[in-house]
Amino acid sequence: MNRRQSDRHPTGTPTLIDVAKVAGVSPITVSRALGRPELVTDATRRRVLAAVRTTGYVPNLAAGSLAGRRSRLMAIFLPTIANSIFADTVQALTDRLAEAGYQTLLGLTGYCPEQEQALLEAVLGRRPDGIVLTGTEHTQASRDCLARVGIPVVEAWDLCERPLDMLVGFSHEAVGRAVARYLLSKGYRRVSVVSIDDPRGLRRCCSLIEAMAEQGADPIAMEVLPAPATVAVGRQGFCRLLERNAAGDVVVCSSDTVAQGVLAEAASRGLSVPEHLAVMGFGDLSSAAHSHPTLTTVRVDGARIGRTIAEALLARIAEPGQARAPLRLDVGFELIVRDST
Amino acid sequence: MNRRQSDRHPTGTPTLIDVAKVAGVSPITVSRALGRPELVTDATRRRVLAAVRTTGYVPNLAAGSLAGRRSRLMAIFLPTIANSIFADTVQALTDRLAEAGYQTLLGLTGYCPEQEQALLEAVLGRRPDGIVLTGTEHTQASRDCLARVGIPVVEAWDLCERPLDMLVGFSHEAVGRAVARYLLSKGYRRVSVVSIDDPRGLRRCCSLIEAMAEQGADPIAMEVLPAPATVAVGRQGFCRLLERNAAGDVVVCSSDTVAQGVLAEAASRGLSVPEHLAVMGFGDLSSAAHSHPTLTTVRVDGARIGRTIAEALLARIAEPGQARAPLRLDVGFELIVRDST
DNA sequence: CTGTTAGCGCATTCAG
DNA sequence: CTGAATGCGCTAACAG
Repeated sequence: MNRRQSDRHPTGTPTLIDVAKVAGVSPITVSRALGRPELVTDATRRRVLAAVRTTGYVPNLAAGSLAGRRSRLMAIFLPTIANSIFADTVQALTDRLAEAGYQTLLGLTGYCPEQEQALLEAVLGRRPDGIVLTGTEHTQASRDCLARVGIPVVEAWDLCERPLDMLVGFSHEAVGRAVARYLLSKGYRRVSVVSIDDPRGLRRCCSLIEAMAEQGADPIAMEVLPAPATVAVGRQGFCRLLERNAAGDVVVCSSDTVAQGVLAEAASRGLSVPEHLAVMGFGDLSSAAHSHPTLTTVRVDGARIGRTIAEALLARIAEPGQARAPLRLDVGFELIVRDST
Repeated sequence: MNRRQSDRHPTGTPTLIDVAKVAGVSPITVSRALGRPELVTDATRRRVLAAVRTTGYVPNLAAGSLAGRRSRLMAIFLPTIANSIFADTVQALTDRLAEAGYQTLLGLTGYCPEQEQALLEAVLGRRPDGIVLTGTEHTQASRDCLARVGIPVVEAWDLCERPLDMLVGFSHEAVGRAVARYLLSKGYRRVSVVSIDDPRGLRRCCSLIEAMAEQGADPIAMEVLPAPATVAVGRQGFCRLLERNAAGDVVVCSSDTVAQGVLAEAASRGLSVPEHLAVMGFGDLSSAAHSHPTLTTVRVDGARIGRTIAEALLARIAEPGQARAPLRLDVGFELIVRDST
């Protein structure tokens, strides 16, 4: 007895077949009316849509993934969502993908390549049509995995020589150097750093330190605290710098959220910014510190990164040509100076 | 010619059958060795695992969803991820779910029930095993949809009389009243509010205003700005209050991030907190303002909410009994007083 | 403990 | 423009 579930449980989740019966057409016509309306008469499409409504049919995307070749699923891996500087990127990205009929599988990697790898192996079972990774630091197993499956991959928020596939970001070394150049031009020579333990943040800092050293500035005191970036991290890092008597003329922070903490602590100690002490941040538009009158910061256009990633992925998926056009986009950054000097 | 893809494309993605051939067992044994190891001999399991390794097999979860009854997918809907007060909740939730073999489908609703509904209809096609919604405000269509599919639903970060299914949150009205009680006890009578346009934030504020009015306090000035909550919102809202000369003795903010903006603006204008002006916030542990020495705030244990949700979902899925045990948990909140008075 | 059989719900061939 | 056949890769049910 080859009885379908829909026969057995008339009250169960309706399938294409149920809709087809109600509409008086074949199942495939229903499929087409829904997925490629241009291949179907207006009249039949309307009948199908009516049947969909009366049955309460919701297409089973797992079946669709299996039969077709697309899952309409996009995986996005972030280090964390806490006070994330990726907020604008993710919002823009998911908005565009949702618009294109894609759903978003979220993975939180905790700044840890091994965790990323574990997540990746799990998520690839879902056969996503593309994947967005934060950063360019991955285990060899992850690289092999991604090379094997051959889906479009975007590495975001960083730049590197040999990307896995596509790359949309900016140079964290360039950020560090730009900050150094700015600080030197302003006459700051005693610089300190508060950073979370995040590879990109640390690279910005190292690059800053290196550039300052080259110009003969004083050695830079650095406080590194565990992720995620919170205001508390900024406060605590700044306190430690003060205890060491090492805060200098300017505190450079790994993110705007951390900078907020430094500003708060400074205010509570009666240190005025930027007169007694300057503070620098880093982040995107919706990030904590923008529009702060006394905080100079490096702004990244996160939303643009998100939109760019979405378009790159969708374009790659649309074209049948498997040739990986090596998109490698440096979106750059912008120094936003906000002090009275 | 019933040739399987794995026959046609020896280089294509390996399937269960490929693994079975290599291991010298039947496909179902591979399936069991991977999914329910306890049903299989140690020896055969090892052979299967070795074969998995050599083939590079990754189970196709779409096929699994279709054949089995579980998708191992959980949908999580948030208003936004920008400066989210849900960060701790999401982190704890996804951590626990990942541990249990679940993957997370992310939906961003933008505080909009209609957008939530559209997302819901799309996501239900993926047949998630459960779904987590933020808040209790949903369209009737969403409610009907969820009632029909019958999967476990958790509404988070709020309380209401008739939840869809399970509920883990706290009363925003109670928060408003607690803040009112505290402010009155401290002798504040001239209160102002800066809030984003978020249903729960507004309910906290309304409840505060009502409670203050009952006690004969002055009318409360309110500035409501569009979501998402940013530091800029706090600055701008506070500026407007000052322009109206309506900031009073204490500014109550819809979130810690907003409070940060108020604090920053106050500092830049030389207003000392809490002497000239007190500021109140709201948020979870990792939120912007905690550990601020001069900010009194309402703390919510977001991580606990996340863990509770995860356990509730997993328990409901584990038990075959479809009876919806109406979990309705008030996790409460905590007033953290940080001022010198 | 292992294998056999029979679909899960849909989309891609091909025909008409 | 519509329909019929077929199988995507896997697991549930039953046998052995």
